Amino acid sequence: MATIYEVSKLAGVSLATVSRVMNNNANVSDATRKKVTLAMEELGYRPNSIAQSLASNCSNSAGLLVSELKGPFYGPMISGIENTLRNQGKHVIITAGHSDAEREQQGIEFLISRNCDALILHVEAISDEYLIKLSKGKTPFVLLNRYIEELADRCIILDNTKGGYLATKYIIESGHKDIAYISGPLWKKDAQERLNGHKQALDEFAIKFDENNLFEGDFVEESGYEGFATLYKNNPAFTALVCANDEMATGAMVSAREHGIQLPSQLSIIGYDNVFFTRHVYPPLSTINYPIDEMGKVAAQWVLSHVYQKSVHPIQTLFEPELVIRKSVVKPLTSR
Amino acid sequence: MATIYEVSKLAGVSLATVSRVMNNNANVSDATRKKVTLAMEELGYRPNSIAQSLASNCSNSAGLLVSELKGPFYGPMISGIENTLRNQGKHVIITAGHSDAEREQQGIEFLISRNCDALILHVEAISDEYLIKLSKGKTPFVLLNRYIEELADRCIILDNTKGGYLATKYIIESGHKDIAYISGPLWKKDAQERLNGHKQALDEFAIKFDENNLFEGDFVEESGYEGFATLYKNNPAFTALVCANDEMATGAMVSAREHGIQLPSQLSIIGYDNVFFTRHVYPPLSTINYPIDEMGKVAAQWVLSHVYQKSVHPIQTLFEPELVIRKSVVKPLTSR
DNA sequence: ACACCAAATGTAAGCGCTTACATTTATAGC
DNA sequence: GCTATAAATGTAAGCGCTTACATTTGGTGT
Repeated sequence: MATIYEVSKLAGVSLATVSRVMNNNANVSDATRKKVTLAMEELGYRPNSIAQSLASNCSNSAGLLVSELKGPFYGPMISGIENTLRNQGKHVIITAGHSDAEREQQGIEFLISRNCDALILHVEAISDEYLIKLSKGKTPFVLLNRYIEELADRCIILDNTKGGYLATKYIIESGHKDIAYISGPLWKKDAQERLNGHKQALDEFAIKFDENNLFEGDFVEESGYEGFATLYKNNPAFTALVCANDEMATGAMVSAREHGIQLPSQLSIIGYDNVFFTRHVYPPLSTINYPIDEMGKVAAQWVLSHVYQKSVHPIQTLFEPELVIRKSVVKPLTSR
Repeated sequence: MATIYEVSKLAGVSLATVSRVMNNNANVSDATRKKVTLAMEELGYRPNSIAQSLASNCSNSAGLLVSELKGPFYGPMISGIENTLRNQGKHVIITAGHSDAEREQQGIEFLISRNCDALILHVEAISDEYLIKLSKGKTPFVLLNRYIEELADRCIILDNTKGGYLATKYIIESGHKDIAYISGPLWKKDAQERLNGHKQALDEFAIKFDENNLFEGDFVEESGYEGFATLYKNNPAFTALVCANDEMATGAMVSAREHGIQLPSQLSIIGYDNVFFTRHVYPPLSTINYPIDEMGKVAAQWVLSHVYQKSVHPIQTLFEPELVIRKSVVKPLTSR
């Protein structure tokens, strides 16, 4: 591999000049610029990005930590981030935290040790304190789907409460009164908020919340499956089920069917996230849209603007959920 | 940030010795090893991985190029790879090629310019010639889901033909004779192979292949949707539909239902890949298992063993598809 | 023709490590 | 105790760039 040194020799200029044309920086005359460019081409020169990083103290890489690399939710987020960053010649180093405090911390340290210029973090388990402390460090970061007051300007979030409210309101307005709920793990703030939104809607329509109608799942399908079974045993009378995410909703759907329940006529179900497969389940699942790809893009732009001084539209940090109506919610039958 | 220099000063040894204990390399006495370790801890020393890379000419990173970062197929693959590599302290730089020759090439060059020690490539559009030429270069790579004879030992593949055969055989043995097929884009080898397997099964049971029963899709749901509609217009009599992947199968399912067809009683459908959501569509989709996570893991191990000299079980390059029976295939009605 | 200044270019000191080689120290055989 | 040998440690030269600073060049105005 040709080095900058060989280029400089071929072009008959100094190292510094070659470097200047590479970073098309300062004042280089057109003549020498051309000479250098030619020499580069002739040698098939590619700058060594490692050496650049060491000398410039900038690795041109952003670290991305997500809970899972698989699953329908993270894919679009990762995709949005990678795309935006790569368009600016930055690369993304990716790793997973698995919703576990220790592994999240390891992931962060791993990324920092990799000299990332910035971090994009989708962390769930790690404490606010840790993140606040981290914010004093030298590696800047944005938070996706997490709000910490002290770090508000770098939190890119969805109004989860509102989404929860919207879902349940829609269910109620469709005529349901006996409504079950499968939540996410309630130590997660977003799960809490979604549930709060649910309760808020219930309140508004003077329906009282019944603990028997609540099952705490953990955002994966299996827990939706179990959740339905448990709820149904407690109270076979509910006519609608709201789930804190789409995966649990689909899990609940298969369980419901195994209980001989007709969907959607005998049971209305609504999910949350608007993950791509919701259109394909049967009946197509009504849900709440979570613009995660868009939010990923914004996170990447935050990095671009705060770390690489690229100018960028003002950054939106609060996103609004939206009701997506498909076919899984209908008017309740008078009786089952 | 503390550097190796400060550690050496505190520990009262030379740079080289510190470096040695870091790479717990050569002969260092226990006493000095302890001194150094202590000094490191006291300073909270973290080696600068960029400097290490420059000096050692090894970036400890693998580049991963996949067609898409989102979608149900790639997630598990990425996850398997990242996991395996990260456990050995290697990181993965990820980018997408979007099944486009030019973008795939750009991706590869991008990754190489990032000094990846090795590449894991899931490329579809780029030519065999390019890859063969690339193999002469200094960055080693493995190929996922692609077979090139000259590069056979670094191709990790599924027996796609066999999978295609298995799917159709199962359909036939379930009693179907009029069978439609939605293929992937036929310029892709795996799409071809799956179709060949289909034809092979047809042959074996002396059913003649009818061009009217073939629709060329492109592996995404929309094309499954269109595919069904087109096929149905040509020949409303087929009783089974085999699809070259699960996404098209689900697309076809929604279209079928929109045509008023009862599933599975009036139409049996089988997919391919065994993507996670196949269990949740209705009826649960029978399909062919593609152990993509496992294959990703193997690709990562290839890198570990060929590039980082980690010993590893012998590497399996040919994987076998398996029939997964769920509920979307039943005996045909005598008539629709 | 001269001084003056900006633009263009060159010089060389790092960036924080690894590693070949040189040197010192310990171990053992006699 | 002395040498031969191995083990432990140190020295210093890079790795391929960037960049502060120094130097040269070429225009201007007078």
